[in-house]
Amino acid sequence: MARGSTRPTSRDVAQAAGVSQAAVSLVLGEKWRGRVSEPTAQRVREAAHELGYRPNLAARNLRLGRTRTVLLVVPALTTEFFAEVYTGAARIAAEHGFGVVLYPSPEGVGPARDPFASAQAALDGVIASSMAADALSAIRGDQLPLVMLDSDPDGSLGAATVNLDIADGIRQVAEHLLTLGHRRFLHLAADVPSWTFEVRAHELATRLAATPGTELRTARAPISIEGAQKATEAALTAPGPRPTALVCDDDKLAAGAYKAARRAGLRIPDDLSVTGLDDLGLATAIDPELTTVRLDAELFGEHGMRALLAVMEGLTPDAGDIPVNLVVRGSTAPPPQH
Amino acid sequence: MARGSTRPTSRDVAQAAGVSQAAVSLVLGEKWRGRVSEPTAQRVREAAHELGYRPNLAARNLRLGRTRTVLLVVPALTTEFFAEVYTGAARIAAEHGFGVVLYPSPEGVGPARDPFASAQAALDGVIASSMAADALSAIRGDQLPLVMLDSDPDGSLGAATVNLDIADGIRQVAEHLLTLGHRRFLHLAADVPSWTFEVRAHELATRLAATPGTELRTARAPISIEGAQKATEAALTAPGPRPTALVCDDDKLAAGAYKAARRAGLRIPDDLSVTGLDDLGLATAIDPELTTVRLDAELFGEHGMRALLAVMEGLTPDAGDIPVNLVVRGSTAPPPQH
DNA sequence: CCAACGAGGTTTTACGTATAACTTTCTGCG
DNA sequence: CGCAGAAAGTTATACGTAAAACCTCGTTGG
Repeated sequence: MARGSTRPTSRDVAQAAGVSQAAVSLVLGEKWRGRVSEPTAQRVREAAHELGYRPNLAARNLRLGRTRTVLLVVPALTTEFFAEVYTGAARIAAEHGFGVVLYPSPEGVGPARDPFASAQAALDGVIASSMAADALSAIRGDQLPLVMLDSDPDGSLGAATVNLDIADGIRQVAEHLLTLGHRRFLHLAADVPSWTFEVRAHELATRLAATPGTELRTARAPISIEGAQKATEAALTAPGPRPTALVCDDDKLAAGAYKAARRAGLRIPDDLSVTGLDDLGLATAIDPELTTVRLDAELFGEHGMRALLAVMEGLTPDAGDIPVNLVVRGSTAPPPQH
Repeated sequence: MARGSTRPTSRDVAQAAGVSQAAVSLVLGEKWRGRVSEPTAQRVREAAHELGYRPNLAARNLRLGRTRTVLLVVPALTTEFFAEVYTGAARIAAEHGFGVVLYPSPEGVGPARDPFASAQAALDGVIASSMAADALSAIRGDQLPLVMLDSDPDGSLGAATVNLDIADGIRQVAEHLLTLGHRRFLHLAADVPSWTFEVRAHELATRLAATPGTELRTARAPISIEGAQKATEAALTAPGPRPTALVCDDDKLAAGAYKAARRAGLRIPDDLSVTGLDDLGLATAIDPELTTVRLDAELFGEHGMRALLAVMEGLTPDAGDIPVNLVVRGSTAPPPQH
């Protein structure tokens, strides 16, 4: 790697093509209709290609005062969910000439490092998952265009929000299980302080309350297979009649519940119906395949990016929750006849 | 925020503190030992905090000619493996004042978009997984410091490489299964043209060839649960004596194999032993828990970043593969007595 | 007593780009 | 013929920062 050869600049290209630097900028910026003749433009392009010229992004960003780069703040990437959100957001961004930089907030619970210190790139806007709440304080400081994913519309200080219709998903789960005949429910709740999980608990409770004769208990667990297994084991061995349906806040919790059920000698779905939420790859890896609510993470990311583009242009993004739908597989069945 | 919507610059801070812009730069750059008095420095810091000053990264990058930002090119983030690689790399990077930008190459097989178009940030270096090979051509163009992950040392054009000792992992798997008494093997190979997968096949073949009376067949599948399931079903119903041990190129393939085995009425591990490679969360979600080779993805990322730091300083990173180790769980047992 | 020095700053410049403002030449037309 | 205006450029400037070069004192050692 020759340190003697520094990267060519637009001035080098200009010299090679025998024109001024401004001409190079005009040609390469595709803004030369009637400013530069075609032969000259051709010479410039050839010289640029010859030298392997790449514009200096730092200089361009400085000049233009914007970077066409957006930050996506997500909780730790322990599932593919946010990877898919990224994919969707990046696709839409690319269509508009933007790049997306990913900032997974650190796994630990401590206060997040400053996302902007990590993403050394200057930024034009931010999309933040409400689950990365610990990183929020740093974001608030900058008055960048901001879109929140799955955040309490009232609690996000007027920032635009894009939400999955989780409430409807839970409603579909409840409906499905009630129709099968279940009446004793256990809610395996994610032990994460986030609005999107509160919605699950609230919606399940209100839906079940509308049907007489139902019973709802709740167990809390961190979002991990081991945590879910322990919490479920404890809940299943609690006194009183055993629940027949286990509603989990997400698929990972359901996977832990499977192990607890197996250890307790319960068969799924014959003795216990289980549902998840997310429809990760995990859902079809376990046996029986999990009845769960499919969240279209890519679409979620697309909507988030579109909303941010709107905000950056000073518009108000159109609201409207993203629909979700129940996928019935083998983990739910009518309750055992007592 | 009082006046216009423009962000405060170091000049604004200077004016507020009653000093020159240069003084601000000196104080905030922590390079003022004996250049600025403590009281003045204090005034500057207060003014900066008061105004909510944040240095313009684009300007700084332009001035310094470097960005302290590094690109991590990975295949699609469909498992948590590369998320952990990122975590490790980002930790080491942060310790050295660097940021890491993630570039997941698009899922499709088509030619990758230019990573540098996506990561609008200018870059000081690149860490690239060899599994994102389609993005490589674009990288070659720039003569940036480059470190390859899991790449053929001979085939990477002299770029530094950091490798997991996959060969040793496969050796441990073979040893384990041979010790249990297995002789008829099926290798479920990832249908991905990558050196790191070739190593698996080669090492397994040579190790088994060293033991007389062994038999090795191979099935190929894309890295997905469904793909693995189909390939395994086909292989298990092939004529001839059924294999008793199934060595999978990674955990996801093993999960698919589980389903195929179940559908074929085979119990794991009694009728069929199965091994994986990666030790993803998936490995302990399925039943029985998977005997697999644990790859320390975070450590992998750390080594990659350390190597890149060395390359960027003009040094030659110390080679040496990263050790891996077999984790024996419930999916392997002695072969069925015929 | 004065030169040298260092503390504590300030002035100036360069990084590479995009673009506004300007210049020159040529063409068409009244 | 004279001049408007377009075509095809060029010159000059600003973006915000870091740091080299410079300046001005008060102190001090010889």
